[in-house]
Amino acid sequence: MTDKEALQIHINIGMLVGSVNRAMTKRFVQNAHKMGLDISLDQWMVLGPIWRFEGVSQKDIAEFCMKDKTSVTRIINTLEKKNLVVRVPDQIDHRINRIVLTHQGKQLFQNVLPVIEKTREEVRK
Amino acid sequence: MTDKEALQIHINIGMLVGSVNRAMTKRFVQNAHKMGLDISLDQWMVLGPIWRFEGVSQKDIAEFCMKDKTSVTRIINTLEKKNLVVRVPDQIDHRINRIVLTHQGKQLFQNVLPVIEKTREEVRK
DNA sequence: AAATATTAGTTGCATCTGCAACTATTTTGT
DNA sequence: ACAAAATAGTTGCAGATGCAACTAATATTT
Repeated sequence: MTDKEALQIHINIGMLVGSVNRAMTKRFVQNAHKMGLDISLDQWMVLGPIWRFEGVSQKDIAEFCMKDKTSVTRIINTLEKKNLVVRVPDQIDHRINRIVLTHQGKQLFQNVLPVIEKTREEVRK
Repeated sequence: MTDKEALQIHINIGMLVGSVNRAMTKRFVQNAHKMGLDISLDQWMVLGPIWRFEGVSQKDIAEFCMKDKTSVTRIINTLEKKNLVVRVPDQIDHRINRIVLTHQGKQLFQNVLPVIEKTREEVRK
């Protein structure tokens, strides 16, 4: 019985957290899409620290977003493909990439803000 | 300012939920791996209803796990590859697959229970 | 009974995830 | 100064995700 209860509780926590996560992501992408914006929630989350800390390193982005550095690498790949950010190698420490928003990136950022607001409203329910 | 606050809050909710989710998943897989068990949290979550409702349909699994039917299809693919479950076509309604645990699947299930318990303990902190 | 709608499941596509192994570049320890 | 350790980032691999489009089978409508 104890085992079954444990299972029950664990499954519930896992499922709840997972499905809340999926629901939020889904809703955000849908809202963004309605506004004609092509961006995922994870791409957005990475954009956040780049906006606030111009020239932030990938490592710091990973820390800020609580993501794996691998994920950050790849999300920045796609952001770069979309011409939203650029990698600028640090002049002093050649291991570091400084990530900078392009003009397009800054524009997109502004456009997404209302979507965030809308999604937040919806999530509160 | 309002926009910035909204952003802040949204990012925090998204990041929190996302990172809790990732942390739990990670921890579970690590614990399972330590016990020599090769299973992911999502595979486990799908196994749950199959254990409880022998011959459950994929649709019902999806509902129970709050996952997309697409995800369920694919997770069951991998579970079948691992010989943990089998798809048995329903004799009456030929659209439905009845999913059944193999002997191996039942054994794995029993072995994973303590991992669940352990992970649950750790998550509570 | 025939046409239409619904349902269960699958597949292609693009995205995200962690891990382990790898390169290249500092930093540290002796 | 030089070897060893730490750090930043990338890549290959396997697994998950949602969406849209698709097949096959059952249920409904007319």
